[in-house]
Amino acid sequence: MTTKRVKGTIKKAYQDKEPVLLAVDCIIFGFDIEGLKLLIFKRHYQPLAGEWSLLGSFVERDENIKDTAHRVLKEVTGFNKIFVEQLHTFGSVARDSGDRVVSIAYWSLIKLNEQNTHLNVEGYEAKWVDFKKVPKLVLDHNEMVNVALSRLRERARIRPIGFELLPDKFTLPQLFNLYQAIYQTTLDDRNFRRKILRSGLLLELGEKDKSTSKRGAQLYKFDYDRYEQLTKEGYLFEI
Amino acid sequence: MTTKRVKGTIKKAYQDKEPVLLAVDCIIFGFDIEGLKLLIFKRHYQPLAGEWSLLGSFVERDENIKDTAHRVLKEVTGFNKIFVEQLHTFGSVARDSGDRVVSIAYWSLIKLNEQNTHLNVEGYEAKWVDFKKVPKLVLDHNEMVNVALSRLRERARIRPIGFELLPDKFTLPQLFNLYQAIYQTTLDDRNFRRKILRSGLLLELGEKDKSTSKRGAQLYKFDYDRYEQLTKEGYLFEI
DNA sequence: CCAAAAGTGTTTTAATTACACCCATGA
DNA sequence: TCATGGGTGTAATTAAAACACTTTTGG
Repeated sequence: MTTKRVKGTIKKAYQDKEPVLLAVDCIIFGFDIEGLKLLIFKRHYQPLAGEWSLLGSFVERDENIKDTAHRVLKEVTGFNKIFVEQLHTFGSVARDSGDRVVSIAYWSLIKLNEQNTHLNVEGYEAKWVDFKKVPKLVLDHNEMVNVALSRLRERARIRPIGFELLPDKFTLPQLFNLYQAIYQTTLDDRNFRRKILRSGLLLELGEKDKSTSKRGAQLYKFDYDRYEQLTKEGYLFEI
Repeated sequence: MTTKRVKGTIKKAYQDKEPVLLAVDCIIFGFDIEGLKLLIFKRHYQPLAGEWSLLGSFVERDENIKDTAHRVLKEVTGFNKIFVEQLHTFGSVARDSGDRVVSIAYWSLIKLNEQNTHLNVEGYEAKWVDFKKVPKLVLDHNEMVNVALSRLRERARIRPIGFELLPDKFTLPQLFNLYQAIYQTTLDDRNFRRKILRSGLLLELGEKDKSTSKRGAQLYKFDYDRYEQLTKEGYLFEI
């Protein structure tokens, strides 16, 4: 016990042992007309090759952990302007079958209907799956997904994060469907509209999206600047 | 880039390099008559010996990271029945001056007025400091404290964790003062009482605490069972 | 008897809920 | 012209906010 107590005194001994390995795994959500989805990958290396998995990588010695996540995400999504947030670090001794690997999970939201739908999945076998029907994944990856889903729900309630899953220009029916999908519930559309518009965070664009109806639905974009401003003033978004 | 892509292909190379070290640091909050406080420690090992710091330890190879946190906390607090939650993992390359150390921060709430006020601080030089006047700590520990404080505020709003900072038996004025301290604001005591009592989560004990007034204040305890029950039914605590 | 802290009610205002029909348009 | 999805208003209920005095009791 006393040998463990203090960092300094045990470092040498610690380094001589087989080290704890450090990895990053990414939970990637997307949303389209069919609903909320998760991006999963077929592992093509041992152990557990051929099974479905989240995408991850080891953390390099000279790499910020945040950069590991961005590296992994950039490689598949091609881009950049996506929402990424650290989720939780998973570190049970038994979580990986072989080595001791501690994994820092990051969750990410990508705008599926954007041009970046063209995922750079060469070299990977990847697929989007309905978030309600995620297959068995390797190790504790299903648990990671569950934690990410809770976090998404928690965050979406108090932060305007839904917009990260929609194209830059979106319609109220899209946003409405997104919230219904996230919370797996039905909402009253009149009340939803009133509440979201009251926040003053949507800019009406004066354009219409006619892809889903003859009449067309008003397009909006999220006013990030105003949100920044309001947040500074102590405003709390809540839906 | 391609060499980094897949865990399997790089593992051997990865292990030959100097490893990334993994540590746990704990942010410990307490609350007493004087207000909300943070427990800090004087480092008695190099580097940075003599400076104020959070308490931490390296993660042992055969130890769950959660257990590392509990080990650290148990050693100082003597006990057990304390609130501990993972906060965030800090992993900038430059965060530690010497080795590459990634640190998983845990935050904790302890019931100061309990008998466990008798912290087992032999061997440590420790002190409670006002959370508004935290001195310069080593490395990125001040940032950790700030993140923990945000988390405390976020959590206290939507989960009944205030109780984790109070003795098992507490009075409404105590709880009221705690919330005022956490949010650094003044609240209306009538509205606060009504709201907290309406939740039905406080059990009136029929005893009075006369330590702060002649009249004495009604003692309550938090009804954990009822909270469990309500939570299952979809109840959301909010203060 | 009085200082000091504990405790209590009401009114006003704002938000939430529940609910059903008209609008615009392309095929 | 009609089927389809987009859009709108109001009343009832409930929660939030604002506000000041009375109670208890040990010293």
